[in-house]
Amino acid sequence: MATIRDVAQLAGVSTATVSHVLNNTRAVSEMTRERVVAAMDELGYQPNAVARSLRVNETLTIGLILPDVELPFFAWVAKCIEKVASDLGYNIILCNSGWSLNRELQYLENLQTRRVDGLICISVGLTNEHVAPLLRRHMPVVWFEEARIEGISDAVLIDNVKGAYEATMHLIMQGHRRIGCILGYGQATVTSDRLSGYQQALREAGLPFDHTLLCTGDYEAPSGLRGARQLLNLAEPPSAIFAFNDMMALGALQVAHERHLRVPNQLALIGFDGIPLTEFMSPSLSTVRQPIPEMSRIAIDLLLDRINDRAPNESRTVRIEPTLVPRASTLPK
Amino acid sequence: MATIRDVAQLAGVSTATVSHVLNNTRAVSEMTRERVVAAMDELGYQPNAVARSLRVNETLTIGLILPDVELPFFAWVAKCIEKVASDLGYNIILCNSGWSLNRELQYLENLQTRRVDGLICISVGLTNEHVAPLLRRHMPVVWFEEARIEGISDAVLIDNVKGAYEATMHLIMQGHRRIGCILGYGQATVTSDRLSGYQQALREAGLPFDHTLLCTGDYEAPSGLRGARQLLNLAEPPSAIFAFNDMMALGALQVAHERHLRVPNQLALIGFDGIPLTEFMSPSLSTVRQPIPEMSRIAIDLLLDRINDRAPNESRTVRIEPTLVPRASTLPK
DNA sequence: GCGGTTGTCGTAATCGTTTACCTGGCGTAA
DNA sequence: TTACGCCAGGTAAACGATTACGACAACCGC
Repeated sequence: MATIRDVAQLAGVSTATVSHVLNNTRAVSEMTRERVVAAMDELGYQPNAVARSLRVNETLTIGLILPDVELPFFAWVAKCIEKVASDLGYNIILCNSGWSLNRELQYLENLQTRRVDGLICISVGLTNEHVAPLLRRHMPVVWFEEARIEGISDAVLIDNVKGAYEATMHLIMQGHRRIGCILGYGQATVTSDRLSGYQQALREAGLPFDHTLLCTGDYEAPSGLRGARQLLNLAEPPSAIFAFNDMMALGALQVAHERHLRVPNQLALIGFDGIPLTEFMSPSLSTVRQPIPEMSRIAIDLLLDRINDRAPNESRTVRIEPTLVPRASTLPK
Repeated sequence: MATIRDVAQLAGVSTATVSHVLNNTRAVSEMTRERVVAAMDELGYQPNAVARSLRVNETLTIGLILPDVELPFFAWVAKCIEKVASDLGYNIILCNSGWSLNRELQYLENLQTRRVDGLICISVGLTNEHVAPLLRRHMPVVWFEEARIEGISDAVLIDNVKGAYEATMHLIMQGHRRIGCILGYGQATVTSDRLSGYQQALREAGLPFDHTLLCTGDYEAPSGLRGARQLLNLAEPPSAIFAFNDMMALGALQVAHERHLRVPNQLALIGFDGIPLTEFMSPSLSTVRQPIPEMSRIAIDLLLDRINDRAPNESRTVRIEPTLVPRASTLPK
């Protein structure tokens, strides 16, 4: 494979000149520029980004750690972040942790030895003590969506309390008095915040909090299915279910169909996330939308600020408002 | 950031020794090994993979080009490939082409300058002339699922003709005589092969081929919705619809619900791909399953064979049999 | 006592770029 | 003529690892 030296030799110039032609980094006379370009494509020259990275100490690569790309929500995130990054010349290394702390830690090591320029992280396992060493080495890290580490590194989050509050209040406004809840993983702030929002809405409406109306899922459709069955088997079943993500709501919808419950009249359903799929379910699913494209842009901006040393010393947290999207699954015709 | 030289100095040995400790590549006495390890973690040493890559001419990185991770099918592929690759020590650079040939070409350039060790490609735009230069430079490429380039580089494909044949025949066995079809992009062999399978089944059953029963989608749910509406508005509407992927089948299912058609009695539906989601639709969706986990393993195996020069000169094509998965959307109770 | 073997480790070239610094040549103002 | 600035381009030292060679000591068998 041709190197910059080969090009230089063929064009009868120094490697410095070739490099400058390549990067437009100092004036080169039109004549020699042409000779260099000609040499380049005669040799089929392709610059070696590895060597460049070693020299300039920048890889134009960003690591993206997330629990599971197969979940539509995370796939959406991956797509948006990749788009923003690649438009700015950065590549994304995809790290699928499978909800495992061990794998998260492996990726953390791995990405550091690869000298990625920064790191976007959706994690439910990592804690301060895992991340602090990275920050000490000045590895820029942006926390996405999950806030347990808030305070020591940059983060872009949504207001989960408010989102859950609005979802619950929306159901209450439709006349529901017993509202079931399918939670997510216990240790995540995402879960506890949404639960707070749910409780806050109940309180404001003067409704009692009944813990038998709660059950726990894992963000996958089957767990929503199990959860909904459990809730509907109660002596006093709920008339509405708020699932903490759209996929679990999808599972719950399956149960409604299997029990011939009319949605929303006999059972109202609302999800969370606002994945595009919700629009194409039958009936279309009410949800709380997280503006992932905007959040992705912000995450990359925060990262680039750090990478280019334009950021303040303190960590920054951007908090985005989610928006309620009422659809057929909660709105009777 | 500490380098191997710093470690060597602190431990009082040469960089060669440190390197050998790091990689277990020659005998080192227990005593000096301990000193080196101690120095490493006193300095918080992390090897620089960029420098290593430059020297040994291997990046342990694989490029993955696909049309759209947001589609559940591709998300599934991405997850499986990432899993297999990372278990073998390789990282994946995610390249989302958005169905654009231009972006595919940009990624091709980009991945080459990054010196990825290999490339897995799901493309509907690239042709021989785009890929031949890579092969000439000995960049291993594996084609996944889409076969237009078959013959000049390795590929792992499924038998789309057979899959579509079985789906169609399954509908015919259920007594359907008019079977609508929602196709994918026209230029892809995926589409033309599945169409062949459909036609072949009709022929064998002695049913006429009616081109008004065909319409074209783009693999996204809304196009399935439009397609189904169009088909059901025909003077003689079909009693069953075969969508060329699961998401368009999902769109069609939406139409069935909106028109109060009972599935499968008044309208039977079958998709293609076998994404996990199909199991959780209401009713659960019949489909033709592509064994993505196995195909991913094979793709990586093919790639590693080339990377390690264990492959024959000729290109290899592995063709996998898809399997029919009949579910509630085609099986009347 | 000598050649051979084994065990341990160091020296320094190399991978392909970027870039700080230097060198000439030429035009121009004093 | 001299001094100076500007333009075009070259030289060579990094960047941080790997690894081919070679060196040296200790030990063994004869």
